[in-house]
Amino acid sequence: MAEVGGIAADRLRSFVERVERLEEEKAALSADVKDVYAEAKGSGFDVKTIRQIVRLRKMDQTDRDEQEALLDLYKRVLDL
Amino acid sequence: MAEVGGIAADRLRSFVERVERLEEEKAALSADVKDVYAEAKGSGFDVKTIRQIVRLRKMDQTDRDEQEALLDLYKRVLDL
Amino acid sequence: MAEVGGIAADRLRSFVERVERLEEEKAALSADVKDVYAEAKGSGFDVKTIRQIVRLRKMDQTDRDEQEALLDLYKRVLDL
Amino acid sequence: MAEVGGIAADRLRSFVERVERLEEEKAALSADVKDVYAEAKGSGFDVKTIRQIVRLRKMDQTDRDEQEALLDLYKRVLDL
DNA sequence: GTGGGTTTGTGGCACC
DNA sequence: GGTGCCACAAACCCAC
Repeated sequence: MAEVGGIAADRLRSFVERVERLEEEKAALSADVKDVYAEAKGSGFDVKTIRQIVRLRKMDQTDRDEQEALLDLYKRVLDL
Repeated sequence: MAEVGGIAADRLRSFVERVERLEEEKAALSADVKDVYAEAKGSGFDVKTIRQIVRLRKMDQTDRDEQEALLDLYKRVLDL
Repeated sequence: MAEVGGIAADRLRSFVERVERLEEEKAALSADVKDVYAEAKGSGFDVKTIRQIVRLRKMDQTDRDEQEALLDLYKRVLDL
Repeated sequence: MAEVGGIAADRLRSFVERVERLEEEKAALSADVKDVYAEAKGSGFDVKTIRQIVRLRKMDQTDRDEQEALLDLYKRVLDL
């Protein structure tokens, strides 16, 4: 990166800005999520509970996958 | 939420699914960010340092200076 | 913290060193864990599988607690 | 691990429990660290900065200098 | 202002 | 030996 004002600098700046752009979009989506929760709250629902529901629904998938992997390992260990 | 099988339940389900959809999009963007860093690394840049840069640019100039001043102070106190 | 060479400096140094001491102990325990896994491996067990077991046994407790909390919340929502 | 109900199973259980015990001790030490930081905060110190100090002291002087030099370079490239 | 939760960053580990 | 992955730990944010 000898050319501070040249090509490498442009590339570096490009990478930084691409990341920043993506992070902004993520932040916008996070704001959207927040809005949905606010709307749910305004409709009389308990936000905390909904968060738990979302977490559980996501976790269930993860657990299922892990369980399956573990089961496969056990099967092989036991020559089943 | 007296009507478990009725209107309220539908609304609740709607909120949950909207959140899940948004979270999926966020996950996709996180993957994109990861890709950008991988590309930067492949171009010879140091990923860890770029992360620091992004973090610094997100900070207010004032905060950045304050953090730095505080760190310098503690360093002097400890002869670091 | 006007007295760089005085009381405040001593306190700061004390805090830093207490943390460092605790972190060292943690590192020692991490090394012990590593040793146990090495011994298990030497006994013919699959380390990765044992890690999964430990994770599952820990996660089960967490899930159980969350499930219970969620159930309580549902009960209240439904006036049961 | 042919003898699921026998010797091998006992050994496996032993390994799992030893790891769990060690992880518990680690968790206790983590709690102690947290307490120290809380006490430091109560004495008027900035916790975040102390964490930085601890991190810096853990680093090799050479690595510390390299990180700093790299960050400075990137900063200059980006006119930060 | 404090605590809990979520998310991000970093380090270790396995695989290639 | 390098790279991708995963789990732990730290930082940030919100709610109370």
